[in-house]
This record gives sequence, structure tokens and C-alpha cells, in this order.
Amino acid sequence: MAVTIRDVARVSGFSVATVSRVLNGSGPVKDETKRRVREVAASLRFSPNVAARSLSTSRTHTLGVLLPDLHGEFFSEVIRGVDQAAQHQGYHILVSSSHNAPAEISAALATMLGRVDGVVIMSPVIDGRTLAAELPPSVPLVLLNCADGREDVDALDIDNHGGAYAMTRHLLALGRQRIAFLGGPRGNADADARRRGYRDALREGGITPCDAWEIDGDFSEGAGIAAAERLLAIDPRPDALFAANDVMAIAAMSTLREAGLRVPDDIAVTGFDDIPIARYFYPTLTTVRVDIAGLGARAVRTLIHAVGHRNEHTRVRATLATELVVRASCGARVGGTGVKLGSGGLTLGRGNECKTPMA
Amino acid sequence: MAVTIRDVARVSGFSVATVSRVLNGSGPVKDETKRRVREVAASLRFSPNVAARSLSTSRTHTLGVLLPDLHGEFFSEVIRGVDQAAQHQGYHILVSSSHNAPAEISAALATMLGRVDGVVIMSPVIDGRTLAAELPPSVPLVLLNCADGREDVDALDIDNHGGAYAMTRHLLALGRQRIAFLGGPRGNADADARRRGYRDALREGGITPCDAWEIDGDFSEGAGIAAAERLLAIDPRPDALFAANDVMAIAAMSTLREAGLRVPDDIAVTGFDDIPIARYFYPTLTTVRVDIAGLGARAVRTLIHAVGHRNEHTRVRATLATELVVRASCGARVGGTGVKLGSGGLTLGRGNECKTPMA
DNA sequence: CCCCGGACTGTAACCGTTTACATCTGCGTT
DNA sequence: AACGCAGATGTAAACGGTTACAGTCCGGGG
Repeated sequence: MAVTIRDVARVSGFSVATVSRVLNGSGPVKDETKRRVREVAASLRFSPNVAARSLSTSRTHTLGVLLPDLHGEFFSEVIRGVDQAAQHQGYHILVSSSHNAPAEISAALATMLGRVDGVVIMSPVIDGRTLAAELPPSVPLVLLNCADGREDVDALDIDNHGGAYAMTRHLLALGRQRIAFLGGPRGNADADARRRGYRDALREGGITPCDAWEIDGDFSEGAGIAAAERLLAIDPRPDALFAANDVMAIAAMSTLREAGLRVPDDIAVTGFDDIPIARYFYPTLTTVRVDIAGLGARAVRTLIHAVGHRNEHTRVRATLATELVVRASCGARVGGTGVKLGSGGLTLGRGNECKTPMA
Repeated sequence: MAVTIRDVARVSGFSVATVSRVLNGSGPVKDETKRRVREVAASLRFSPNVAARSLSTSRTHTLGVLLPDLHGEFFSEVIRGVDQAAQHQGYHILVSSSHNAPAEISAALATMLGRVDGVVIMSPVIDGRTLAAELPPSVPLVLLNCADGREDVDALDIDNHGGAYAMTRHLLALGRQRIAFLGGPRGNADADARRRGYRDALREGGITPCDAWEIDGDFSEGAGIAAAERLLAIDPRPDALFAANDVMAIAAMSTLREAGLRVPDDIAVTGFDDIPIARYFYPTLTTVRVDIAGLGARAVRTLIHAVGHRNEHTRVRATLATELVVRASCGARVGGTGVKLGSGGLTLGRGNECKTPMA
């Protein structure tokens, strides 16, 4: 039915080997022959059968992307970065989400196995060792935001600790004394690192972290609301709330305002991620910017490099910088007139880029 | 290197045909044989080679998803719905985005062609005929939110017109006289239908749509800001702004408040989409709810049905209902005390589900 | 003149499944 | 006893590429 390489060979008068060589640029072929073969291939609208090709080369030119979830802008940004980089290098991406339990990841990986040349896994809740063990060592793997990875797999994450540390220091510098923290789920690598950054900054500022100021959340709007309600009951009330992501910060801020508090006068509220909407909220949200799409793109570049080297490359372990974005919700008086709405805010700090190639 | 079906055959003492039959549940096989084969397959950790299988069956168990963009929650919701439904039916999804020009779509389709059993394309800016022509008629195709599709392809969209109509009627019912509309890009199917809904409702309310009240946007935050600034210069100033999506509505609302206007007292602002954050904004945003994930899921079900019937099925053409969600930003006094924050709002209207199976 | 090597091309063996067709049972019918 | 039939299994031919290996041709060095 479809036109095959044999048809091209027959019509052009050359053998399938020559046609293949022309189309793949492998082996020496006379210019005149190339021209003729290409001409015939084009006129027959020949397009090589992908399955046949990957059967004989055992390459799929496809990368797998496993995400825990797809809610919110965070994960779509990951995909965006991944897709852009993959497309740029001629790769396709197979996306699979809703994997939180090891068993689910394991099943997803199993069905992906022959379909992809490598896998990017983002899984803040499962440790890297467990994940790496699910995959044959020949399959390249890049871990994103994953705790406790093995040394023999590539791993990228963002500077959660540095970002949270900078934010907390910033609030302290503004004179806030009682800074509450609304965290993510315990055991989530991102959430835990942000919590540590918060605590370290407090201690450095001479304040002992206290349990009453730390509220557990789950990165959802609902958690933001619940946290705000709980905050209103604490006496003395904290004068700042640092939420581990923007979504919770925004929901909490709404709830606090609804209850009659002024933000930032009565209480400062800040977030983490810098989702696009953060700067359009009222008051505009002070937060920590994270280049999520950049993280995804970098993961793909790392993965394709690994694929090209048959997974026998030097492993990469890198932490991407985060950036403090100061807007109105923290109460900083930027330039004496407040923050111009719609601007990106003022960059006050920057995490460290640390890249450690492994031996 | 890897274990093949021949290994399983050899070890179990049966032929490859029998092994294949057992593993695929095709053809009659003695129970004892089944047991033995499964046992051996499991012990050897046999996993069939995907490429070989699709070479001989010409099925990939993979669906392609083409999106124009990946910014914002809208598209990630599409993917979420698609992924969920696909996973549920044992299919994988190949995602590709950033396709706005016909040439880009065409190229993306070409590289996808042998890798997928069917394609979902969301492309509000390119008409359905052009898209359908890019694909051989044997490849199942489902169009999402696409204008002017051919009758021989499945097409789903959402009731943009009905939603916009309901919103505009609602604003009129609240006594707003001068309702401005912030649209999407001209030529975008969603945007155009929402604009028509707005105009039709105005006319029905005895008001002649006027150009001065219609502002062109592009669904971005920047467009919301620009529109708000332009609105402030109009005399007499409109007493309501209906934006064609939530992102623009939120940005516009921020800008208007920044300029000293009270929302909704001085001007009502409403949106479209009901993104999760809409109910946490201050004031909470009145908008039109759209079940985007549901749209994606339905697209996949339709596509898999088409794949199963070799694309010789009865074509589906359906419009998914939208729902007016009344919160605070429109100035409605729900229950006399305002809208409870965090609630889903009050459902006042519902678009019509219309499903027209084609002959 | 012979031989060698490099450029070019062809033949055919793989890659690992599925499946049409053939074969071989055993059993019930006529 | 011959036959038909259905169930169980095996054989081998696809599927459509890539590529190792084997030519063939030609020019230059010995």
C-alpha cells in the first residue's frame, strides 16, 4: 500500500542499499546518483517507515517524560521547555503523568520502554535510587527535582534552598519578626528544601524556628485557604507568611484580605515559582523566580547527550539558580513609590549555579 | 542481547506462533500450554519489542497531540484530559506544540506520521479543511476548537458563543449599560465565537454593538493591561469589561484597580475559562467555566473509536456545554452577602450540549 | 602488465513480531 | 472403516528498513 524503499529503488534503478545511503547520508554515493534518488523519492512521496527503521537501528528518536501531575502552570512549563528543546533536536516526546506511587511509575516505565531512547522523570516524592532501579542501566535517565539520586544518573534540580533562604532573609531585612512558613507535603524534595532554606535563614537571623509557625500544605489553593484561617487564630499573629508556592500564597492572601487584614501592612505574604499571574495579583506578589521551562530544556539536552554516548558519558549534576523577585506583597518600598504594576519586580538576589561533573 | 519471543519459544518448548498466541490471547491454546508459556515469559522477563510489533501490525498504540502553544493553564488542561483518557485505554501520547502556521503543522504531522495511530489537533487559527488536507485520509483525526472543519472529520469544540452570550446577558441583567469586550486575536475560532456571542446578546438587549467598545487582544496578560489603559481613556467610560479569557480579565482588573477604579462598583470585569486561580483573585472573578480536560478526554475517546474502526466510523461533531460562574467581580449580590470566597460560585446558566452524528 | 586501493554499488542477512497456512491430533458421524 | 471437523500447534513468509560483505570499475605505482 504505502511506498517503500524498494519502490524507490526499483523506479530509480538503484538498489535499496544505495537509496538508504542517499537518504541517510551514510556511505559514499556519486552526486548524480544522489540527485536521481532524491528526485524519485520526492516524486513518489516516499517516507521511511518509522517502525522498520527503529527495529533495525533500535533508536526511536523519542524521549519519555514522566510527571507526577499536570495541574497548574508548573508542569506545563516543564513540558514546554522539554518540547521546545526536543523539537529543536529532532526528537519527539512521549508524555505520561499522574505518577506518584512507585508502582505507577514502574508500570509507566515498563510500557514506555521500547518506545523511547531515554527518559526524563520528575518526581519530588520518590527518591532517585528507587527510580533508577526501575530502568535497565542501558537506558539513559535524567532526574528532575528528585531527592537522593544515585551517582550514576544525571540529575538536575533547582536551588530551592537558596531561593527560600533569600526570601526569608529579605523578609527579615524588612523588619518582619514572626515569619510563618506554609510548606509543601513532607517528603516532597522541593518542599523539604524550601523549608530548610527558611529555617536556616531564620537561625542565621537569630530566630529559632518554631513549630507553631510552620504549617503543612500541599501546594494547592485549598491549603492556602486553610493556612490563612489557621494563621488568623495564632496569637501573637505572624507578621509575614512565606508560602512554598505561589498558588498557596495567592489563596492565602485572598483569604487574609477577606478577613479584613491588610497585605502587606498587617501581614506580608510571599510565594515561590513566579507563575505569570503573580505580578497581576493585587497586591503584586513577591516571590522566587524559577526557570521551569529552562529546567525542562536542559534535561532534554542532557538526555540527548546521554543517548548519543550510549549512556557512557560523564554524569551531570546541576542546580539551577533561582531569583528573588520583589513586588508589593512583602511590603518593600521599591524606589519609594511602590512597585510599578506589570514590571518584573526588582531582582535582589540570585542563587548559585553549581555544576558538578561526576568522575 | 534482549530476550525475544524465540527465547521464550525455545525454553518453553513451543513455537513462536504459540507463544505469540498466548501473549496476545489470539487463537486457541491449551490451558496447560498457556500456563507454561506465561511462566517462562515471566521468568525470562520477556517484553515484546514494540518496533517489531508495530512493524507487523502497523499499530503503534500511540496518539499524536498537536497544540498551538503551551503557555498557561489552558493547554496543560487539554493535555491532562488527553493523557488521562489515553492512559486509561492503554495508549501513549506524543505531544508537540508551538504550531501556529500551516507549514509548521504540516512539518510536525509529517514527522509524526508513522509514529501514531491518530492525531488530535487543536488549532483555533487554522481552518479545519486545511488541516485535514495535510493528512492521508486513512489516518484518524480529531479537530479541537477548529473553525470550518470538513464533514468527514471528527470535530469537537466548546460552546463559546453560548457562554459569551450568557455572560453578556448576565451583565445586562445587572444593569450594566456600556459593556466593553476585550477579544482574542481576529481569526481565532474561539475568540471569534465569543465575540459573536457578546454581540448577539447586546443586540437582543436592544443595544447596537459599537466598535469603540470592542478592543482587540491576544489572550495574554499584556493585552489585558493595554486594554485597561485604553478603557480609562474612553468617555463615557464603560461600566463593564468582558474579557475573552481569564488571564486578560485578571490583568485588566489589576490595572483598573491600580488606576483607582473600584471593581465591580465603578466597573465590572469578567472573564472566560474559569482557570483555578479565578476564584482566589480579589475580587473573585465572574467567568464562564469550560471543561477543558473533559474536552481533551473526549477527543481521545473519539479518536480511539476511530482507530478501532479503521477510520470508517460515523463522524462526530459535538459542542461541549459552558457554564456561567457568578462571583464578585461582576457586582452581582449573590444571597445578599456577596459570594463566599473559595466557593465555586453560583451557576446561573448552562450552554446546550449539541451532538450531531453525521450520516 | 599486474596489482592494489578507493570509490561506488548490489545482494542478502538481519532486526523481532504477527499470522496465513499447513499439519497433526482425537473424536463423533455415517 | 472412512470421513469430517475442530482444537492445538508448527513453519515460514511477511512487515520495511539498515548494513556487513562482496563485488565492480578505474587510476596509479611497481
